[in-house]
Amino acid sequence: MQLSEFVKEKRRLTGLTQPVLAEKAGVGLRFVRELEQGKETLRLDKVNQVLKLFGYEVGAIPANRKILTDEES
Amino acid sequence: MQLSEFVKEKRRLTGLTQPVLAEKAGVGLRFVRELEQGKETLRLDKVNQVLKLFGYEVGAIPANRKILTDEES
DNA sequence: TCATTTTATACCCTTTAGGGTATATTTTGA
DNA sequence: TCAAAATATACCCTAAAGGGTATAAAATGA
Repeated sequence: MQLSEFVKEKRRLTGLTQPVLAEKAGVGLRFVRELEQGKETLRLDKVNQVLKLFGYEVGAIPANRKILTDEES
Repeated sequence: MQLSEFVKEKRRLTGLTQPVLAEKAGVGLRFVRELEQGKETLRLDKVNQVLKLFGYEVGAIPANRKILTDEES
């Protein structure tokens, strides 16, 4: 799963809009949009600010591996 | 495990020097050093170029979760 | 259907990531 | 011990990340 899809899904599951997520994460609205659209040149720290809201963070995962569910983690 | 430690360990296990890793990954030497020193404002795509050499990529992992071994993945 | 909400696109602007390179420091092994 | 290799630090420079904002398009639901 792409980071972009992950964020989009988590955001929707929590019922947040992009502006609200941006505000809660302390990043710009522009950033949230680029993140959800799969831009690859994002800054790591900003991505982490967003993932942290969902209890996640950026890490190294084996290539082509699916994301972990909370139960598997 | 931090991304920085992960890269440093993988690099040493494969017997690469920083300059060689940088060259193989297609990033600058400066970048490899900042990555291994835990700089947080790195660009996602550059980190991915490095992780890809070891068969890994950047992904969302539950916070505080240890890295997966290849067997667990 | 149509107004409201949400998301996407486009622009300007400031800050800085990261490349290169030079120098200093540390590590390593002979 | 000490020369060679590896790593760390410091500098300049350019491209672009990302914030803000304005506008357009799309989605939602009453």
